[in-house]
Amino acid sequence: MEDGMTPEGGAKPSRIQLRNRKRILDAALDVFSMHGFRGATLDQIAEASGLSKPNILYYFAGKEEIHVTLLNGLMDTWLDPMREIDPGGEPLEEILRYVHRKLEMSRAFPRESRLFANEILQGAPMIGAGLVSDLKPLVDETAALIESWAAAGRLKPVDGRHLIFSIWSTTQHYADFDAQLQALMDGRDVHGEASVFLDALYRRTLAV
Amino acid sequence: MEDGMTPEGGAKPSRIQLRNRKRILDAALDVFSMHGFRGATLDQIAEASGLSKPNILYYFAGKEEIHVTLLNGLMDTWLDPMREIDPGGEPLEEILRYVHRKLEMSRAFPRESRLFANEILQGAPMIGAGLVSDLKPLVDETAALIESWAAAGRLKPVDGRHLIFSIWSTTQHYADFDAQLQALMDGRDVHGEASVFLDALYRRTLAV
DNA sequence: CCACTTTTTTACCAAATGGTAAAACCACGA
DNA sequence: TCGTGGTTTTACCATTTGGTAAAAAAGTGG
Repeated sequence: MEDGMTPEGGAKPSRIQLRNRKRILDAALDVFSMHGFRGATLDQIAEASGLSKPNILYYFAGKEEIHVTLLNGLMDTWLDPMREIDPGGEPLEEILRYVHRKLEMSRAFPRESRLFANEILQGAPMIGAGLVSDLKPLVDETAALIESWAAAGRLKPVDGRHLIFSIWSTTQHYADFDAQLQALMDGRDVHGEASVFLDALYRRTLAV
Repeated sequence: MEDGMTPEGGAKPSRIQLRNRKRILDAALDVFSMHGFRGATLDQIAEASGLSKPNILYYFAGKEEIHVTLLNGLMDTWLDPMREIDPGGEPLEEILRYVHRKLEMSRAFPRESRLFANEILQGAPMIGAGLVSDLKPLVDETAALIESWAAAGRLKPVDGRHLIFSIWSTTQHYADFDAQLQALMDGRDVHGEASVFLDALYRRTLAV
């Protein structure tokens, strides 16, 4: 009931709404991932999306809502590779598969990686709660799994949480610090080399 | 010659100038490292430094000059640990010492780490040139040293550049993504654990 | 074709922000 | 103590930015 003016409310979004919200979110991902939340402007998002600024504010209540919508929509995708670690699988295989999937995501979705990096760098003002509610249980569980593998002698002893952090940092580094890599690696196949390097790094660290 | 009004020019800065420039740079480090360049405002820097905004602009030509001054002043300090790798030392020792010094820097100077992280994330618009001129030669040289060690059989075979990247990312992660760690590690001694973990990670990866 | 709803545009604001001009203030050597 | 040059404040701008009101322009079902 109520809600007859804005697309905010609950029911069935029209085709136009679906299309335009998608356009806006994609443009916003471009802009936010390049300039950070405070550095991004609605005018840039408007320009990039091909819609006018007031028209954008017809679909989203404000700049912050666009950002939060992006963050929430991506959180799940971002955590998927970790969820797919199979407790019944071969430990080393499972972890290496996770590493390679994370590296591949940083290659295929650098904007998403930078969006998160920016948000965390600023102290996670908008998804701080989500980190605790969504991320923490998954990390706790995965770390426990890894350490149970180690305890069973199927991996070298290792701190599960710090292993996870190191995988995040080494893989996302290739997306987040791309500007640095571009300056240092003239024309090399950065991701190809990274794949080989990280495979060896974690194999040597974990293989019994 | 010339220069009789502003503290810009060349000669001997007065005690007041020295003190106030230091105040401004310290306040700016706080603000820039928290909000990024575009998210930081001169008013915030003014408030944090205890000086008025026009007073700040008496010492620095503009917001960007403050940022660039910070970045340039820190670049050297930031690279020092890598410079101190001793080609005549024991390879594994040298690299582990480098790892621990980087980790210690991320613990002692998180603001500096975030300042750089922000700048690189935005595409290094202000120090892009410095990366190529200062950083690249050092990285090239160090990577070559590491690989010569490996070729001599004193380390396991490894890609020098990617090893360096992994050291940067794993150590700086603890400063740059502190908000995430706070959400995930309730009350743990994060840096102490990290030191143990990283020692094992690189020891297993490199020890022959 | 008409009435009614959704979408888009036009024309604006108020606040924030980087920056400036010029007067007032202060330190300190002659 | 007086002048002089470095320092700080006061009073402003012009632009940018997030956001709004309301009219115009599509759609859309009957």
